[in-house]
Amino acid sequence: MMKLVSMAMNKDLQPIADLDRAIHTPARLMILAYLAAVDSADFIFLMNQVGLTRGNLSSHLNTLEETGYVNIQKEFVEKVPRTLIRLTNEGRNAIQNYREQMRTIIDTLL
Amino acid sequence: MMKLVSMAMNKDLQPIADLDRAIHTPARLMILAYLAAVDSADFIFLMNQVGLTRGNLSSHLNTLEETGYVNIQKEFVEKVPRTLIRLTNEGRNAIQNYREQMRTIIDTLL
DNA sequence: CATACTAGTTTGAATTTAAAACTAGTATAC
DNA sequence: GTATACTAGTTTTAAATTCAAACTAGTATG
Repeated sequence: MMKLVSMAMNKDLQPIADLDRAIHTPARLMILAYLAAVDSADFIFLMNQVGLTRGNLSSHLNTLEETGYVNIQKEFVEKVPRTLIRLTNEGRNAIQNYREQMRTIIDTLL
Repeated sequence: MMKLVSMAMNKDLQPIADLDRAIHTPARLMILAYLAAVDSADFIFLMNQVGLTRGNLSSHLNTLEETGYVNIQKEFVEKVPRTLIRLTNEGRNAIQNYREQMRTIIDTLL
């Protein structure tokens, strides 16, 4: 993994080094942006909204679940499996934090 | 590479899918943020500012040069090689564009 | 001319991302 | 009841990206 801090590094660039990679990746940023708006979505609908393949979406949801940003709930509706994805409070806070960091970056660093 | 557009994709998420990957990567975002401020820097100084190893910085500069965002100029100063890196106009425009896209994203999508 | 710098580049390993192939279950046709 | 074909995911494998170790080219010093 990238070294996030360095003795020699300019303090000003620290907000960029600190960016949350679990959120920053465009595919996951789309997933989270969507979830932030609707709070909960099912797998297939989310797939169509964000334009990822099933395999790819499954992997990204996995990393988001591992970081604790989403909660995944499987259930059967009329005998058909249905996966509900929703943002956790931790995920919501992380998004808020990312927004603030990114705002600082584009306002003061770029 | 990621599919950037999809028939089924929600139009609102398009700005995220459109993010310029050459800029978005934190290591390169740091390099560009620094160059945007100083306009020109030498290799070693840039390395210390952004906290990357020489090899890593060399690679990222290579991709930035290939995308046309930086110009790399080698010269000898007192027999010592010196690499000057500077933003191109194209690079400056790309940063400006990235800022605006990112501002839209954090203001309206997250 | 050997040893040790300095300033980078190249190469190869590790990580991440994407999609193909696979799995488990339902429904329909024969 | 057993093929065939869905649907909804997951796992695996391939491709791309990122990172740093090893290498290169040149200077300086003993």
